[in-house]
Amino acid sequence: MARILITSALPYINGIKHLGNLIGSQLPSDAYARYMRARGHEVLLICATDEHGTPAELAAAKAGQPVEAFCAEMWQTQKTIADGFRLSFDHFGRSSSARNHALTQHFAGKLAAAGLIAEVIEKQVYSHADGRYLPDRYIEGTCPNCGYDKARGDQCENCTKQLDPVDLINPRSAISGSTDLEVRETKHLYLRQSALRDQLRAWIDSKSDWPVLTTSIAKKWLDDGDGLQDRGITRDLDWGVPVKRGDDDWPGMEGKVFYVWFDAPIEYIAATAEWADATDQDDTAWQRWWREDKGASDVRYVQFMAKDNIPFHTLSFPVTLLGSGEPWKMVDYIKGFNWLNYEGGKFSTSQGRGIFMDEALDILPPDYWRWYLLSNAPESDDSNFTWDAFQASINKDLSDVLGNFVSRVTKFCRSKFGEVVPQGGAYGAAEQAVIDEIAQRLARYQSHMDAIELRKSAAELRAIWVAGNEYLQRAEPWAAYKTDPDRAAAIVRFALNLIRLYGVLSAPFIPDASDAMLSAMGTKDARWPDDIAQATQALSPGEAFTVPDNLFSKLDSDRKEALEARFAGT
RNA sequence: GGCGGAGUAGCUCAGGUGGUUAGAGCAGCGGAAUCAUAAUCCGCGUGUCGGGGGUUCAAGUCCCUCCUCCGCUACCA
Repeated sequence: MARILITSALPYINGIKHLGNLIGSQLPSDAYARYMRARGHEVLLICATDEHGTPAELAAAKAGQPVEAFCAEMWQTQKTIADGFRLSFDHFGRSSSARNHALTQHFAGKLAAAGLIAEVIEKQVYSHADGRYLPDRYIEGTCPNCGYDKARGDQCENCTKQLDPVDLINPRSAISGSTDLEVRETKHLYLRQSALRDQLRAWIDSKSDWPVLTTSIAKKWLDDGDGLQDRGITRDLDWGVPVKRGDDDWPGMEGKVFYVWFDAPIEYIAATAEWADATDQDDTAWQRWWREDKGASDVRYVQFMAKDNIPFHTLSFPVTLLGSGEPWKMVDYIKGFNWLNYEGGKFSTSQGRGIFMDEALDILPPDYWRWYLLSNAPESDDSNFTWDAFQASINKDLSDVLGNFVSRVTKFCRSKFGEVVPQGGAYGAAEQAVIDEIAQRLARYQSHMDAIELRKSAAELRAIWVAGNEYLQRAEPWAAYKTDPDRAAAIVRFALNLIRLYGVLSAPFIPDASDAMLSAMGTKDARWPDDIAQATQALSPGEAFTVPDNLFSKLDSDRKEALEARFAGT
């Protein structure tokens, strides 16, 4: 048994996430965690909301709420939705927690003591009307290069030239439109990432099993231009972790907070501490997952994230951990995802384009979304959500192949033998052939899941379902029943056992349907099979089962078209 | 501009270190079966492997070049 620590990238707090965010980290992390738990490993799956930063404050202002209340409410909303998708987080924390405040300040203190933090006085744009400093992207003006009048302070979208806010002609606040801006000097802390460049490179070079997507992004940042740049880790904001070194105040940094990207990954650790608190355990419970000097040296740590998060997880966060000088557990494997597009374009909150997580659950139960998204996960490239593909996938794979298999077997049995596992007859060559095939496919399913290859895993799982229908078609219990009822009994008994087996194997992808299959078969035996022949005898003759309601209903074309129109956006 | 990813059957995608007639699912066509959610099963695939050039006995697979799409580019997170 291994110990596996899994973290999902933290969903940002400013609103309800769309399906692209879901498949980018949370959902795959759950499928992987469910699989590893089923294989008997000790798993800890951690996620949390990422609550700090300017967009959170703006979202709260827009909602007319104090930022603290807004975040508390949105955390609850996201938590409820995560539960709705059956995301099996051991803890869903908050980056604004007391644990994260303390831990973030602890890291800052250690980094300062190690000489890895520099105080820098820099110029920032302050907006009087908004009462806040403006990040570069929140300043708009006319591009000095091409004359585009909606250029942002960091870059002109029209000519793609990199800009500095002070370059803009007629700069204004993107929030209020105010031109009452002032350049002020303000002091900030910089994390001296450059000092750890060689150490980081050695660490990344040691990760020979990482996908190129991950290592190439990391190396690019290490080597591009002048190499890895130091990074500001504080901001002039109200909402965040106050700047302190450990428990001590930081003279000159009063009223400032740590930058969201400094404290957010630390929340992976803090959320584990929150988990220990919530489950009445002491500090040793979380430290054994995170401190190599306190039991974490045998932990395998896997992170899930979309590709835009990779630099922070391969560089900034490792600098925080390495620079502390303390033996923190570092990530062993990063699973990165590309983007999910919607009908050929981007999901857009502002244009109401695409499907958000709460809306999805109003339309169909979680298994439908889980299956489609996981079996079409954007692993090798950006992928595309289309209603046509969604409809085809869930109707064919879930209703016709799996759902109908369960239906035909249980209903046939009920009509011929009653709602008990029939006795009589014996398994023969036909059954052995299915056992052999499933054993082979299961080995492939497992190796794909071990490698976190979700699309390939889903394809193999589906093939295991198909094997059941192929078997029935060959064995023809309806014909056998007329001439040799014992033979028909053995076939049905075997098929009922396949339903139980499917319940076990399908759980990482479609947990609700898996529960329904197991419960219909009247069993709680969800042990992962290490011997398929044995697994097809788990249900004994004479045991009662029930005919479940259809596992999945179909999405008909009228409804599909209505949904298509509803989410097309403006 | 720089860096990275992608371009393979109508659609979605597989195709370690180059090697039998390029594969799967969906869709389509034909058939079988009738237990089942008209659900299943069997059979049927010549597609310039983005274009061009090169290396090689042999390239989707290596090299060069061009085209198209996408992402990142460090103060959005």
